[in-house]
Amino acid sequence: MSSKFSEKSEELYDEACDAKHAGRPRCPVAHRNILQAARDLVAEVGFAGLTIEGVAARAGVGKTTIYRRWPNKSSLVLDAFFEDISPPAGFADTGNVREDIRRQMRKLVKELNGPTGCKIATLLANGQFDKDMAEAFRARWIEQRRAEARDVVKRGIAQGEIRRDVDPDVLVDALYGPIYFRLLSGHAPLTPAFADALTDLVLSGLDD
Amino acid sequence: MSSKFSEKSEELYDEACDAKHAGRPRCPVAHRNILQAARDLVAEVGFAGLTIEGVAARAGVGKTTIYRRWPNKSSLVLDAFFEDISPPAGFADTGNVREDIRRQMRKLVKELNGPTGCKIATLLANGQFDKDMAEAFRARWIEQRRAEARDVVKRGIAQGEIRRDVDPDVLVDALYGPIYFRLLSGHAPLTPAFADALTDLVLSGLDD
DNA sequence: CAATAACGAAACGTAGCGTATCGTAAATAA
DNA sequence: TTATTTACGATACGCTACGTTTCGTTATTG
Repeated sequence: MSSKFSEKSEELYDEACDAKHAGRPRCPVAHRNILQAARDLVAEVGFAGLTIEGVAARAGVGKTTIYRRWPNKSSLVLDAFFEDISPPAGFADTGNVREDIRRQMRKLVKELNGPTGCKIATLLANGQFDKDMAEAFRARWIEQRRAEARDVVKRGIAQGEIRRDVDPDVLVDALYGPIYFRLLSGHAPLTPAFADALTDLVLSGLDD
Repeated sequence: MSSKFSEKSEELYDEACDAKHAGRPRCPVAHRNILQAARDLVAEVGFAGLTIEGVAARAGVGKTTIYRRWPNKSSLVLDAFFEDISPPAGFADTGNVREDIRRQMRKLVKELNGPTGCKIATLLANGQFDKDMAEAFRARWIEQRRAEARDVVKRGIAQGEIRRDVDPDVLVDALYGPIYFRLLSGHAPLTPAFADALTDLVLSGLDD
């Protein structure tokens, strides 16, 4: 574990607050306030506009307190974000895998159209400039969702709804990739109609 | 034309060098040196690590000269990049649209695997923090390529290789989206095998 | 030769980063 | 109780890079 990010924000908190040692313990209220302030400010001014000093001011803590707990801005924002959003997508299980996928795609588009989409785009973009950030984002957002989707695809193959020779990884990318691409490039809107058309297009011809 | 970016870098150059006015003209050598230095430095230290002062030093010009010609870092890097890379993809025309697409997909993957891919990822990411940058990137990279691909798809529809009810925009996104997504997220490598598998998967079931 | 405009060098004000110092507050340990 | 340890907020600091301004110089037009 060489990442400068904690896997979960609690770890970082517990690590310091486990109270095995003497001395004043870290204030849990400050912890919460900092993360909340970070969330608010990312929503208000975006990642680029967010400053540690701003977070400190809004959270009512000293800048020092933040640097005592997080090594830098990226790590703070990441923790703030995932404390809120981490629970993965959640596919339905109607018995019809194609229908499950269709619903999930609509749900994802809807989610990415809101503030979550803004944050995801920001984190993904920031990953280009920060390797640890990229890795943490992959582990905590992308891979969790890909794994879930892959399982659904495998279920589809097992049930005979999807051809056996389809590579689940490629299919999952074919479904999700265009959505994230639109999210990032903004060349066309993320509409439910797009989700449907994309799902139909990708799934057509994959019958067993 | 409200963008702070010139559509083509020559415009910006000519605009000032058209020499209709009195006074010393802008030095074209400096222009070239600046763009070259910017290209070199982006490759060496990345967009985030690039500084205007660094470009000026390497180009052997004053910082002022750069600010006289470009309003900011983004705009300079964008011009530097597109002076080098702008010519769009170039589809083959074998008569078989599916084959044309397949070849194009392999070519794109190969290109994005190299330094161009690094630059594209950087520009796309930076677009999240800079609206003008995002728009310029869409106009000068994405839309040019999308338009070309859309035409090929339409040709495929006209020739009866692709179903008439397929939306060319959606199909183009289905092909390209996953590639750019992998480029940005890095969750899986951009291999020729992926290009082939993706193309097959997306095009299967779209027969007329 | 006068007017104009770009040139490089340098200094400037601003912003935000991440660090260091300090006196104070809250916990444990003797 | 008292000493020790650690976090706290405030403040100051050094640093980097931005984008601007000033200034004396150089090149071009008329």
